Amino acid sequence: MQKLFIHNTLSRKKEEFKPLNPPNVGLYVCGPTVYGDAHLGHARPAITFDLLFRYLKHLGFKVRYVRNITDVGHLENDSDAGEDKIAQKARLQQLEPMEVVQFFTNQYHDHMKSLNTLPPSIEPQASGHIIEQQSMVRQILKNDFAYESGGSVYFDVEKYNKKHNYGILSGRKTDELLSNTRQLEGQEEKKSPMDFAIWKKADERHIMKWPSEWSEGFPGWHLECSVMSTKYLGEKFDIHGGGLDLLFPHHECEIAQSVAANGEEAVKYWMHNNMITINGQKMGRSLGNFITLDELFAGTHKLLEQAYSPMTIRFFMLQAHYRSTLDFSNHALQAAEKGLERMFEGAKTLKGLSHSEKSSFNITDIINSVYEAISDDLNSPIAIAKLFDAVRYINLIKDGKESLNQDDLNAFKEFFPYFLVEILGLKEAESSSNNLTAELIESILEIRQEAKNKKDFFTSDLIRDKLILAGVEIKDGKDKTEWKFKSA
RNA sequence: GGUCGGUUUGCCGAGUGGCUAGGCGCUGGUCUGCAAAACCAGUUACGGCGGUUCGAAUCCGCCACCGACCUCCA
Repeated sequence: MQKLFIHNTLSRKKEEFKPLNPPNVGLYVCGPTVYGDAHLGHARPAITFDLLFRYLKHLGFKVRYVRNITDVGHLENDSDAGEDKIAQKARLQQLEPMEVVQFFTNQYHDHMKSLNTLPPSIEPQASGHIIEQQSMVRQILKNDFAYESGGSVYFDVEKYNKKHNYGILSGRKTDELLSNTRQLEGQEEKKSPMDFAIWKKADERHIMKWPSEWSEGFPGWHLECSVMSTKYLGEKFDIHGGGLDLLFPHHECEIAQSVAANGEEAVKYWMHNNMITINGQKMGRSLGNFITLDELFAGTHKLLEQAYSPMTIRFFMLQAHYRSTLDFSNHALQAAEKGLERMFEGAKTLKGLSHSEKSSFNITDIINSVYEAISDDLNSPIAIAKLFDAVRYINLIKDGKESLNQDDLNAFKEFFPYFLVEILGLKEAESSSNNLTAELIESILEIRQEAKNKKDFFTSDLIRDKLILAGVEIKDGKDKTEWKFKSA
């Protein structure tokens, strides 16, 4: 089996991936907070970890992929005294909180499907795990790493740091954190500004709240991931992924909570995808510079020169390494669109190739280089570059300038679409055409051919112009005329 | 201010000591009634200044600029 190396944020190095309980692999990824439209930034972790999920399965692992839906616990303001984000939005729109949750969850699912990401094995909701979260609060209290104050329960970072290492993931030091912490309102209840809520008392305006021995309230944001990952993957599991912006404080707090409750770190490999930038700046909800996936697919945002298909978006992301920032621009997206088309054309051409007596180049080397790339910390840009090399060979074989024997060609024909579709998750959009449309176009093209045969180029050009206006692209080949719908 | 990361050819984006990344664009060519498309070929860059080395985009030092996190954020 090909060895897989992944970059572990904990060690800041590439490490060989060795599952705790082979052949099973536990993968947890921080999912969306469902209170607003999903934007381009949300697509990145989804695609990054979809690639990981697909590749792990390809390697023969039995993967349980858990991705949560955050539907409670996010706070609107700086301090933990803020209002639950979902509750506030609900009040503004006169909707039930769970109605908002359902709406954006459905929308997220639709988008993820169009990006061709596989659904996770389990998609737990935070609101469905209040009991478990309360139980973890009790456990942390019992182990004396938290304290109750004014109906809320706070994690005692200083006390924790005396026995363990708060900052093990992010590289932060508690004294630095202290000197840099802003003075915020509503912090009086905490012993230290570093402390974070694991249970928060709700004020009377708060809609989403649950009873507990401490107060009517709701669990702290960081708690849900600790609880749900433990519940479905065990106290120790293989991979935890998420956006780089969650590294601190979210993931640091998760580690602290797990250690405080269970005595040991839960995660073996931490993986973080980098940000999408726009004009060199992070795309983020709070910065207001984000482009939603709806806008992208429809081309409606003012920065967009055209619509971009979900597959273009996926390919665009895969052409950059997941740990690098990726800058959005129309130019880059258009380049991705054309490149992807070239890739699909290559796949189509490959299908129709026939073999020769002997091979003029080594296809096994190319295939191996693709797998080597993807095994090296999911280096999809290198893998794609190798696939483009393969496309060049496909076209050269078609032109009779290179050749493959039967075995080699069969291996090529098996490998190429498999890797493209099953591993990279790139598939051509289903054509909107049906048989009737296709037959009609074929008929029209036959008439055009008749005109061409009679050298009636006025008529043949007229037909071509009309078809182009209708969105049908004409490609006159040597023997026959090919056509396709112009990509939207 | 602290911590971490980045600066690659027209654009996007890989690459960690010697050997063409790749895509888009551009230029040339093939095919074609023309066009379009497609295909083939060409397109050698690594922020600045020093250092290490036979040899550096790649290692070290300094400087400049950009960004992320430190507060909700994928």
